[in-house]
Amino acid sequence: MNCSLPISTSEGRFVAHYSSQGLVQLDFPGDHRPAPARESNDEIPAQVRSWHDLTTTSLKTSLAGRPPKELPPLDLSAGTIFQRQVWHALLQIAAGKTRSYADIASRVGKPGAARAVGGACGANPIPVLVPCHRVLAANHRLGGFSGGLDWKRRLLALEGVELSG
DNA sequence: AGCCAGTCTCGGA
DNA sequence: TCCGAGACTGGCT
Repeated sequence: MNCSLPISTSEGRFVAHYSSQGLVQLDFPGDHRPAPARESNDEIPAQVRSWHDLTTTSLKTSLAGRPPKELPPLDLSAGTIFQRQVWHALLQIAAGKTRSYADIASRVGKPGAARAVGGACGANPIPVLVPCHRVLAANHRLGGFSGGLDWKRRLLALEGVELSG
């Protein structure tokens, strides 16, 4: 089962993808990634619609710089064990706070694997809700961002994070 | 085997 | 104090 539904926000139109397990992927506006073939559009399962409500609310709340109160179930089964550990660790970062890649690495029990954490962040299918943008390099520099550094800056600004001091 | 969204160290402004 | 190059890192494809 595969459903893709749009979300219009102040930052543009995101696209959410769902499996039978929950939210699988969230696309940035302008990103036309390989959208999974969608089901017959006129028949969206009630469960997916309720998930989508949560996703929409969470996304808009996040974009307003506030912590979402309830996330939809996330289907992270596509990732490796390590990646899922990293993503879970990202979810623990409070809004408006930041961690370094090394912090996350030790949080998942692998200090020194900072570089691998970067890789896992890049593979994160659900940006914004899984706050990969809150991870900075050790010297509080920006580091990278697969969705574009511009997005990372903007997302951090929305949360009131000050960069490099 | 080769890629990185990192981090540390050291040398030169 | 502030970069830039180089060496080393760990997990992914």
